[in-house]
Amino acid sequence: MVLMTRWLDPDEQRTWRAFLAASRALMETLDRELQRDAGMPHAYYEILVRLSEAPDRRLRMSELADATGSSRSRLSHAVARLEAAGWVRREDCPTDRRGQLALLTDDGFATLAAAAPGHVEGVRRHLFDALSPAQVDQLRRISEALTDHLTRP
Amino acid sequence: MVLMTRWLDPDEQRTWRAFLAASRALMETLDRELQRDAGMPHAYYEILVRLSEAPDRRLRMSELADATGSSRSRLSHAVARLEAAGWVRREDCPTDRRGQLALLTDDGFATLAAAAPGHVEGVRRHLFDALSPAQVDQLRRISEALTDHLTRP
DNA sequence: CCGTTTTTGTTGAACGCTCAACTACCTTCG
DNA sequence: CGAAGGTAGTTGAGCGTTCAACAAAAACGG
Repeated sequence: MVLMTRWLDPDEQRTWRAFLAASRALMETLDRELQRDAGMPHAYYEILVRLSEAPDRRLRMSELADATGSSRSRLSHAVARLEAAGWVRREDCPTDRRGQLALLTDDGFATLAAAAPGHVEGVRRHLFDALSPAQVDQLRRISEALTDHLTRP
Repeated sequence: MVLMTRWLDPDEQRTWRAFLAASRALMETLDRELQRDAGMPHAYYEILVRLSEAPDRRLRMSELADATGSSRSRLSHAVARLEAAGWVRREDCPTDRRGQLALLTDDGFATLAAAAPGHVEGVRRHLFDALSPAQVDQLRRISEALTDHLTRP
């Protein structure tokens, strides 16, 4: 059986390309700023943020992977680098002998605290300053609908 | 002089994280599908699309870089790989001896034509099917505002 | 229980991207 | 004209990600 492709009409085409360009440009800008000002990519910054919010600043690798939306492999490599930088340490999990805990060191916390204001300012300048309050609300609903739809069909 | 950080309020925090998660998940899903079905990452697919739309299926490297929102270096590496795959060829630019034209080969066009239906279907399923028509419109406006703001201050 | 399956996390290779350095050519202007 | 500066594109090194393969431990199921 042949399924006809449901092609994009001009409006959809325009929306898709605009979204592509905008999200790519935004992420690249923030990534570059973070790399320049804090010496780490945005993905690593996010790992530090999640650890800083966790009880005792530590999380199971798998929980950290879920929280940051990253694969286990990716997280493993990333934590290895963060560990080499002295920002994160690994510990054995006491309840599951397969498990590893990643924990944020004081150095890591200090680095994060130093990087946060600049990064937050970047997010505000490049994202929120461009949108009306109504658009911010719309963007939240759209994003939540997308995530919902992507993780639940 | 000390500038106070304009921190994100809880609503903004939620919006930012939702946007991050959604756009990352969407791009990773489409990237994986394209890699699986067509053997190329989304960035390469986009290059082929832009070339296919250009007059004579050829574009200057710099125009192609602008059209795909990529750095010159990135495009150079990418075209090198696409050339090795036989999907793109390079030609000297007749009017500027520094210039190079990238042109889509018949093989490249055929590969693109084979990949397009599946990819478009993915975009529809993962993006448009999750949103109401009003939200599609909102997303377009938001994206255009973002791009505008990012490229013009 | 004990074999099977699942879960957890790591590893190495291949790949794509970034960044800085570089060549070659074009443009501008004294 | 000719020097200075700008533009086009490439290159190689280093980094981060993916993918598949793997080891170890837990959970399951007869």
